Amino acid sequence: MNKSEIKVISVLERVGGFASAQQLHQLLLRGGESIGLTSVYRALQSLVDDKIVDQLRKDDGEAIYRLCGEAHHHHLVCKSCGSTVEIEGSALEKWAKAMAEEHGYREVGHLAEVFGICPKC
Amino acid sequence: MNKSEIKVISVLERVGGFASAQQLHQLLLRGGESIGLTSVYRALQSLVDDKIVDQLRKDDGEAIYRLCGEAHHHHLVCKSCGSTVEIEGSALEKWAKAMAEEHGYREVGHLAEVFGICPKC
DNA sequence: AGCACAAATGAAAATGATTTTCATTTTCGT
DNA sequence: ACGAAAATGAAAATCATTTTCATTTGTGCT
Ligand SMILES: [Zn+2]
Ligand SMILES: [Zn+2]
Ligand SMILES: [Zn+2]
Ligand SMILES: [Zn+2]
Repeated sequence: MNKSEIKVISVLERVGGFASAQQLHQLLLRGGESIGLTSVYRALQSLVDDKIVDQLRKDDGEAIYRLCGEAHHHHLVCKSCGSTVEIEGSALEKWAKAMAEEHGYREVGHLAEVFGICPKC
Repeated sequence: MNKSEIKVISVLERVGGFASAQQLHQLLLRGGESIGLTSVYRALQSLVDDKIVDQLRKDDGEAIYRLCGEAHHHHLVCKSCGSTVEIEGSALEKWAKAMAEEHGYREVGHLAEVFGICPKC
């Protein structure tokens, strides 16, 4: 655990969710830290290898990261105004796990989001 | 539906699964077709917009594509090799509907994807 | 402290997929 | 056939990420 990794973990804690390498780098600089983008990438890769950080891809292919410990949850998003509600996902978790086991997949994760028009809109 | 899109659809039919833009381009050239890489990308983007083709991302961020059946379904995707299985989603459908109703949302849709490491990898 | 060697750092260059530009070609309606 | 609009693709641009490599920092030993 070197200095860069500690800095990256601390900014991930502050963020409390997903962020890209470039966002994290900017946040660190703005927070007064001195760190190169290369080191941010290296630290993130190492933390992912050590399973301290989760990595996944946005639709545009950019990688986003979050601390593994962050509470896992899902959103109900309004297609019109963008307001979001955190929703309970135990049924979904069971489904994802069952589907993965049924096909022999390991190291399982999932993404799920529900869209609609909220009552206000 | 222009010539490029037709060529891309036909090669996707031949492939019968996921392939990257570059792979599809190579396959088309080897098959004797004359088409530029730019047109392959353009055709794929257009087909994705029209929901004729599914696009997703491998772990390394590269986009892979395949023809999409009309029926609504979900995927179990291997994070490592990109192989996918179509999975049964009735439990998920119920969950999404219940969550939306609980919060008074209308015109509900959802996105869900399960990922892991397949038995082969 | 002084020295040697390994690890860490980051600027700059390289990589590679994807997108954009733009000049040329093809298609289509009149 | 003529002109406008769409399609095409080569080359350049973009952009996240990785690699290189020279420099700095940390660590153990004398
Ligand atoms: Zn709304
Ligand atoms: Zn979940
Ligand atoms: Zn696999
Ligand atoms: Zn569904």
